Amino acid sequence: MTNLSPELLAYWEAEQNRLASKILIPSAGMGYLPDVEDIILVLDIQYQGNVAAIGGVLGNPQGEIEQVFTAQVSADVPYAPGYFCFREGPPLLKFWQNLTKAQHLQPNLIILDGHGIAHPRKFGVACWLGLHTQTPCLGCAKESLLPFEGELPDNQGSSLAIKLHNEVVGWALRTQSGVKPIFASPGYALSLETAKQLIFNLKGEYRLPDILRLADQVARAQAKNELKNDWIDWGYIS
DNA sequence: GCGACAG
DNA sequence: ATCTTGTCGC
Repeated sequence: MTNLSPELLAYWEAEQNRLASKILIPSAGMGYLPDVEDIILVLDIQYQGNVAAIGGVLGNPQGEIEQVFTAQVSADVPYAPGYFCFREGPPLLKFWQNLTKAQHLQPNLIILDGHGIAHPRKFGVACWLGLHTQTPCLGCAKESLLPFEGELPDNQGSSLAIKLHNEVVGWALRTQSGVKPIFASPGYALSLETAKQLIFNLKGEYRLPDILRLADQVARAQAKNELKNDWIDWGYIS
């Protein structure tokens, strides 16, 4: 990976701190609460050089799949741990704009690969996208960025709080017995409790809920030009 | 000083 | 995330 200048990292850090102050995470029972009628959008990206191959899956709050979209967007910004939002945010926002404007769709909640406030400066990519779309957004990652203490029981449905400066900012969640946990945190307009409940309510038999796995598969297929017929492909969008 | 570090 | 072969197991 290209070494990023200390000046850029300092700027990004200041940006995250500035934007983080605009994020208000609601308390339990407040903010976004799932309704059976709601539309959930799950997003994932695979990279092929400087092109982002995006999979977007629409479903309901139980994680049942309804429709699949995919596209390619240019990705100019390099990745740096802790600054993921500046790389992955803009391509996702482009995808969102296409979905909402061109397709006239308005999902009630976004779920994406990465963190929300479970981040050193409480500003993961789920915060970035939630702010820019003004839509409730939940981050769900396969690795934690913050260290956490305590033991997560092996049984399905157990959870362990992830804390930053003694404040709960996310969860390690055991989605299946005997498999590694996944890590969920709210990014925008939903509570920690709702974030946890949403993930546990998503249908699936594997470590990752089905709808998240599908978003991953679609992005992968887009990157390799192996799309399925019932997926709606926008091709390259700018 | 060195390594680790969401995707 | 990506570069990559075979291999073990259901």
